[in-house]
Amino acid sequence: MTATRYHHGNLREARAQAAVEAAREHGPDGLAIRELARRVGVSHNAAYRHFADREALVDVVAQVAMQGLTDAMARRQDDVDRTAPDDVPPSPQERARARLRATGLGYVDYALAEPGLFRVLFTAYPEAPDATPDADDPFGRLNLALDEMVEVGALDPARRPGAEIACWSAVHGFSMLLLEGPLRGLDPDTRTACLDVLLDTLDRGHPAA
Amino acid sequence: MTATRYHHGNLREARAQAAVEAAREHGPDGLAIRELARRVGVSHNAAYRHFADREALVDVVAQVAMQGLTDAMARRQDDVDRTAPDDVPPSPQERARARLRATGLGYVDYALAEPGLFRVLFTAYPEAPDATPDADDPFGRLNLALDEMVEVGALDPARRPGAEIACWSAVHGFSMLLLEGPLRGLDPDTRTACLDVLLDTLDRGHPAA
DNA sequence: GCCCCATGTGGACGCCGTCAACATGAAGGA
DNA sequence: TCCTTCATGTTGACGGCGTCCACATGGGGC
Repeated sequence: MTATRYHHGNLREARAQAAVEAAREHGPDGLAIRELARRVGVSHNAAYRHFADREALVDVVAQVAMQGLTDAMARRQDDVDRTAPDDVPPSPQERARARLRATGLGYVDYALAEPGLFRVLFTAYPEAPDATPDADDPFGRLNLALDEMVEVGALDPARRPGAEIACWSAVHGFSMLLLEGPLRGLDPDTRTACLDVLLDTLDRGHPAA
Repeated sequence: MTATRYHHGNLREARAQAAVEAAREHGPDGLAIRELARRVGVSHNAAYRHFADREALVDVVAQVAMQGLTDAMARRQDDVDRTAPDDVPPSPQERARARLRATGLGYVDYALAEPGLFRVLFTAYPEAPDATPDADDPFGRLNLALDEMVEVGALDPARRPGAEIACWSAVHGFSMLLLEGPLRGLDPDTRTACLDVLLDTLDRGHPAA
C-alpha cells in the first residue's frame, strides 16, 4: 500500500479522504462522484473502480462519521470520572446518571461539531442496531450506560426495555431540529440550556409544581 | 377561478396537487419540476410561471404537510375528551397529561401515516416557530398543551421553559429514526410499545428501582 | 521480456434545475 | 369589432448529476 502506486496513486484512499472532507463541508450534497473526481484530479468514472455506486461512497463516509460519533460520546463519558473529585466519590447511582447524561451530551456535541458528517451518517445508518452492546458503537454505548443504570438501581429493570430508544430519540430529535430543522439559528446559549432541560426531563420527567 | 381557464386550465392548482401526490409517494425526491410537468401533461418550465424555483414548490407541499400534522395532533387531542367516561371525569391534571401525550401520539401518527409529506415538511420547515401559541400550528398546539400542564399544576412553572423543545425533540427524533433512520423496519407492535415508553419517560423520567 | 488485468479515460444517455427567446390566446379598451 | 397587451405555455440550450460502455495504459507476475 505504498503511496502513488498504480496509475494515479492509491486512489481509493485519496478519494475516501476527499469524500470525508466534502461531506464535512457540504453534508450529503457534497458527496457527488464527479465533483470528487475533479477534486482528486482524476476523471469521472475512475471512482467506479473502487466504489460500486454513490451509495457505497456514502457508506464509507458514514463509517467515518459513526466512529467520530462514538468517540465524541466516549469523550464525554470519560469526562465524568475524570472530573469527579477524588475525595468525595459520587454514589454509583450518581455516576450512572452522569454517564447516561454524558452519552447524550456527546451525541449532540458531535452533531453540532460535525453537522455535515452527522447528516451523512443518518442517510446511511445501518438498519439493525446489533443487540449485543458494543462500546465501539454509538447505540451500544447508550445501551451500556442504561445497563449500568439498572445495575446500580438507578433505573427500574421493568422500564429498561425501550429506554434506549427513548433516549436516542430525544437527543437525535434535538440534533435534527437544530441542524436542519426549525431550531436552526438557535443561539448557542439557549441551545445548551434546552439540552439541559431535555436531559433533565429524560431523567426526572415532568415534575409537578 | 373557474376550472380549465387560460391555456391549460388553472395549472397552479393542478400542479400543486400533483406535487402533493408525488411527495406523498416518494418524499422530497418526488418533487422534481420536470417529472411533475410530465405528470400534469404540460411542458417543463411551465412551472416557472407559478413557482419561482423548486424550493417554492417544496414550500407549497410543506404547507400542506404542516396542516396535516396539525390536524393529526388535534385529532388525538380531541380523542382525550371524547373517550373520557362521562360518569368519572378525569382530574384536570390527568386530563392535561393525557392531552400532552396525545399531542405526541398525533405527531408520530402523522409521520407514520404520511412519511413522504412529513419528510418534505422537515426539509422546508419555517425557521422561527412563532412565540405566540397558535392552535393551528403543530408547535403552537404543543405549547398550549404544556401551558395547560402548568395551569393545572401538573408541571412546575420553573421547568416550563424549554419543555416544548424537549417534547418536540423526543417525538421528532423517534419519527426520524423510524422513517429514515436505523429504526426503519421496526415492526408496528414494537413501535407503539417504544412510543409508549418514550412518552412515559418524558412524563415520569427514569424511575429508580 | 511479455502478457494480463487492474486501473484510469472519454463518450454517451437520460435525468435534473434553470435561463432566454419565442408562441399563443384570453381580456379589455378603442 | 378589432387590435393590443400581457399572462401563460413551449422550445431549446447549458451545465451538473449518476451510470453504463468501449477503449487505453502500464505495473507486476510469469
